[in-house]
Amino acid sequence: MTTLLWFRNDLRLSDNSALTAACQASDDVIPVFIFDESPKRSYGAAQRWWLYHSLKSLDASLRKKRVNILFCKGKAEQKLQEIIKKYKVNNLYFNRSFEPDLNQRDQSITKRFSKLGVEVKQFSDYLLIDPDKIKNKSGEYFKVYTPYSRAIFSSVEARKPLPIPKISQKTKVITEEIEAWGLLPTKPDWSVNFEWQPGETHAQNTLVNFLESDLKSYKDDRDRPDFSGTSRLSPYLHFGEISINHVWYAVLQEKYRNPSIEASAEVYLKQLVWREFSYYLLHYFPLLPYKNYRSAFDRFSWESNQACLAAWKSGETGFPIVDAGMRELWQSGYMHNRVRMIVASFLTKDLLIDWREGESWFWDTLVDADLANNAAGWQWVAGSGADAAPYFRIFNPFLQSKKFDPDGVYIRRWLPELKDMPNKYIHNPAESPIDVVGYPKPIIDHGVARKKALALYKGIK
DNA sequence: TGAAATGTTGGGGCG
DNA sequence: ACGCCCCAACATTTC
Repeated sequence: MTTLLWFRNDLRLSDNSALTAACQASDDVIPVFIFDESPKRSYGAAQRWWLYHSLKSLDASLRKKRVNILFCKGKAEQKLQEIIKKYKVNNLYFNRSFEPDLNQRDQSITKRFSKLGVEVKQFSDYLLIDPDKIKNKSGEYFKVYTPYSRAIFSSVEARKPLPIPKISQKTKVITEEIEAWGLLPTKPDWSVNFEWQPGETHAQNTLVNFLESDLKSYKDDRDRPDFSGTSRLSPYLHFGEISINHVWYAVLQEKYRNPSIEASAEVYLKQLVWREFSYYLLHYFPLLPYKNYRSAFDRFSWESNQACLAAWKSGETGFPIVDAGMRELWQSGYMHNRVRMIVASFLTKDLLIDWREGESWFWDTLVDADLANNAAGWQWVAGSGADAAPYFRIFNPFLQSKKFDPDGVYIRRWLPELKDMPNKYIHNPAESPIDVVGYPKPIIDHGVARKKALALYKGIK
């Protein structure tokens, strides 16, 4: 009895439903990972970097258990067909994807191989609760976050994470080398300053560190990019190096153990529910990454200013908080959440550039780029999303900067050319009497841009 | 998970 | 003592 365990965005051994079931069903488990670039939304560049290291880590953990993972590159349907035939596979087990295109593909795969006599089993542990299980009182799906989150909080039942199962493999598998997949950047190697450590072990360490130190002040510190107040679990959750159930369960345990952190724990769990809500919306509106959720926004005519878009991408807008964020993104593959909102507001409401431009840049540069979260986040800021920020909520980059990076610590970390700028001018060096060398003047006047945006947004109401 | 514009209040300076 | 004005400080409304 040979069982194929198809790894996807669940690159972990613990608390993995499909893996656990596969190991119970069979004493000959072949783990497989298929690098498939054919779906419409394939991996962004930063994700590929992460994927490489994550697969290396998974491979090493399995080897310690005398199990070889089968790596192959190609179209999933075709590769599975080859593998099933070659290794005389009886069962195919995997965890569901909630990306609509992948889910559709998976359903057709299930049908196809079931017909051929393979037992195909799908499991669900990428979300707390499957989107089709949560509806409001009138049987519709929720379109507003707060009532949705109440429904989640009252129905989620986190369970103790499943242990790493005993896994055994009899079949000798011959794998491809993932070095040949070209996952890592070469010239230029923009990943040189990445400080991330992909892999299941680091995912768990990150969680434990967060629970021990930053969770208690999360409520107050999470919006401060100059602090290390966030969990930094997003890429691990995206690739499934840790399960959402594991994180939820661990935070609850910590809350029971130490009731004084309750308020912060609730605020953090609500953030996890935003992730859940993003997938929920994507489930009911599969075009979320491509199409305005609120169709009134289809009438909005975005500006296509290539010079401004380029300045935004490279962090040369002359607005320090925006530029610091964009350079953090480029240099580290990540950006603090508060700053994501600021740079997104700046792109869509100051520069009047289509949110899809921002979405696509984030997709390519974020190690935690995630179809649902990225799309929902951008539409939220742009105002086109479900339960989105209203069009008139326009961030003032200088005020946001003063409020959330009061001493300019975050700005100076990413903009070394401003390291000697006094605090008084760090948020807006253009006001400084000192001539700044190597830092651009603001590419637009925020006050003017704001008025223009308000007028335009009003027009589509 | 805003910010700006506008309105209101109340203390203090001053004639 | 009183009215008047100024203007923070805070509150409300508007975009």
